[in-house]
Amino acid sequence: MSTMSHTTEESVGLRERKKRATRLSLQAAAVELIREHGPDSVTVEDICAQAEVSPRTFFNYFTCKEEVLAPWSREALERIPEAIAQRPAEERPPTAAHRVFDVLLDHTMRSEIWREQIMLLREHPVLAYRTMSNTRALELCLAEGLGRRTGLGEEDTYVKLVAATAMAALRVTIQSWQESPDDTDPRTLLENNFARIESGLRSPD
Amino acid sequence: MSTMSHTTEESVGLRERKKRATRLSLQAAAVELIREHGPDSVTVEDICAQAEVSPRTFFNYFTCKEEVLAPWSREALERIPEAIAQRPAEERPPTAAHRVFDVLLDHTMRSEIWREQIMLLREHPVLAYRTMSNTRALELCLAEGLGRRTGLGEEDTYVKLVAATAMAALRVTIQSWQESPDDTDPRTLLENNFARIESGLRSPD
DNA sequence: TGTATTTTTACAGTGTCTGCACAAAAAATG
DNA sequence: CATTTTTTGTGCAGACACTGTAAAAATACA
Repeated sequence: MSTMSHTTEESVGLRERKKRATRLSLQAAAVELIREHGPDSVTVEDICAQAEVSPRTFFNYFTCKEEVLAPWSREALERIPEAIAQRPAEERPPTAAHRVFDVLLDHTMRSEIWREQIMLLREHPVLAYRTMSNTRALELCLAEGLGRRTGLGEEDTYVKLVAATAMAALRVTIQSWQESPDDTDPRTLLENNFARIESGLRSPD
Repeated sequence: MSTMSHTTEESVGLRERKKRATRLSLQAAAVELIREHGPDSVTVEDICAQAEVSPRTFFNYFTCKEEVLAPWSREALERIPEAIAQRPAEERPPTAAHRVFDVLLDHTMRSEIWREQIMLLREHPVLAYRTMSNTRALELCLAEGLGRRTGLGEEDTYVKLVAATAMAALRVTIQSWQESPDDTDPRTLLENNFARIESGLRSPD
């Protein structure tokens, strides 16, 4: 907040900065309150009181209550298609998806609030169902990139299958990562899961 | 309705029959009204008026409005784990899942209302997010069966990965089936997708 | 400083969903 | 058949999620 010399874009105005602050403040308030009191007894009004904005403002930022916990930011999603398309030409589609997930994890993992969001979604599955549009958006970005990459287009069945399977791998990876010791590198787990998929899901011996 | 000599269980009481009728009636009313007027302008009250039950009764059958469109019945789900476990011992886990999905599709496809539910969920993605717990339940049943089958348990990462990947295949299959000519057999599409997965998602040439 | 644009807020209203008490229906019992 | 017990349906009151609208506040810009 106080230091500003290392922001990604120096030319970001006050309005944009305040909007980001408000969004982050609502996310932080939601995480804190839900962690403490559970998802059912926390209302939008409570979250807004903690974040010091009006309840109506909440719905200017999020389409529903649970979206405040959506784990993938809009900025991260927007970079996915191009990142997939730009992977080296010799990589097969699942590998390209794998590498982009590596970067995505490496980037989002740094965010303190991301860990807490992910943890809450795991502890309270009912919250996860409402953030599914965010997960689905990631899958669509993936399909878009793979469609461009292969020249098959994002409507191709093979493309959609790879995207859906990659999401399955990511989901299972994050889940086992949460059940692992604190120093586990999720990229190792992701590596294992993609290796299993690329070997046709043969039984582990 | 009128013939009753070929019901699965002759000993089903009046209470159970009425419950099934009420559930079906609510599902049919919801499908009809939403198809006609769109999901946003149909209220639970409308659905109940059409089905001739009180609004309060609706929520005795479904936990939320959209659950009335959940495509997998409780009965079908309950049979999954045992069906997986009973597949021939030489089948590898993905194949076992594939075969059980074949049976599941063959069975549920006969239901007229199932096609309509699936179509509505595809046309209005916002409805799909609320029925996700039903989809998730299918994945958990799958994992339970695979866990018993392999002796690894349903918490094993390989088991969870196979279950999640199989769900990806099923989802993509149903989607392409809906975009195919009317006489397309979904089991052929499912066959293709599982073949791709078992070959490690190699690019189609 | 004044004006245009964007964001926040208050307010009123609709619809989802829940708990509860009670009525109605079905099943079990003698 | 009359009875008790259990299950299911309903009416009601209320909390909360979410939306449209219009005014107020903050920001951008000249």
